Amino acid sequence: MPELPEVEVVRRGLAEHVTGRRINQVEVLHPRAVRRNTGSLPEDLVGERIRCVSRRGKYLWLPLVGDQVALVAHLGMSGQLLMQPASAPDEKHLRVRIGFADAGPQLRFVDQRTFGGVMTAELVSDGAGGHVPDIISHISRDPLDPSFDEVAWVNCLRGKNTEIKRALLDQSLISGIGNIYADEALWRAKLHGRRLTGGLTPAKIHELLEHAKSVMKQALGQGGTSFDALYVNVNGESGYFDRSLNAYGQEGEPCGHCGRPIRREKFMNRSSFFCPRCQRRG
DNA sequence: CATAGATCCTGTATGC
DNA sequence: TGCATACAGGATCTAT
Repeated sequence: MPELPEVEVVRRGLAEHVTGRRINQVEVLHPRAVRRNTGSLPEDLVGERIRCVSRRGKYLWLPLVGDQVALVAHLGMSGQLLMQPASAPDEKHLRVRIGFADAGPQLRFVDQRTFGGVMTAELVSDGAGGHVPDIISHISRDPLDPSFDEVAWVNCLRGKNTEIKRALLDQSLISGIGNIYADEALWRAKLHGRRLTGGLTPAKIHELLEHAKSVMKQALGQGGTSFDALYVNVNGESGYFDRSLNAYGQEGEPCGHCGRPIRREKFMNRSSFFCPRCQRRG
């Protein structure tokens, strides 16, 4: 459920609370929460200071001062990164605890479904003067990244023969978009998610991209989307963009364009919500 | 290579 | 009341 706007809310909170602090404790409480890690998480992190907090798509990473290494995190479906006083009781699904030498609030990775995880990784060049963890170099830039190449993305989709929603969800083509914002962007663009990319005009694909950007920016301005207590910022607070959703989760509700009931269909082992009148399969 | 589908996980909601 | 089933879905792995 955390997509680009929700992850960016977390990034901003982390940047405020952990930048410059020195790690002195790393406790892994669930082995599955540490993924693709070549070394030992505590060994890599204890004694190091956090330089800043970066994000690409739904991935977060915290580069360490004076080292080409970063702590990488992905929230998956139900992951949370919380700032908590050391005295706070352990959360039921606490997976990783990171303590600091200043004895201030701990950084806690809490994850009910363990689809998310943390890991350390080497930083490599991102080809534009920046750095990115090597393990996420296959993740494309997200549409709010100034270096995202819009023309290349439009051309890439025109050359493919797959469904447009599938392409929106493919993080190696464009990152940060998940099921919620894919449905919202498609609704705004009046496109059915099963339309084939090759059959769309460059102008229409570009219009869809603009809708994806605007809906995610709008959600970011409202602190993200939340349906339950699972998605929260670093202080445990929920966003309220769910009140502004037009398609996702709106089965049976009137379409904001034409009033026809929003329909729900199975797609890629999940649900798609769309207006049967405004978004035709063609 | 490109694309499609299965799989991981656990709490909540629903049906019989 | 209790049990079984469906559902939520991001990323990765496997199959075609």
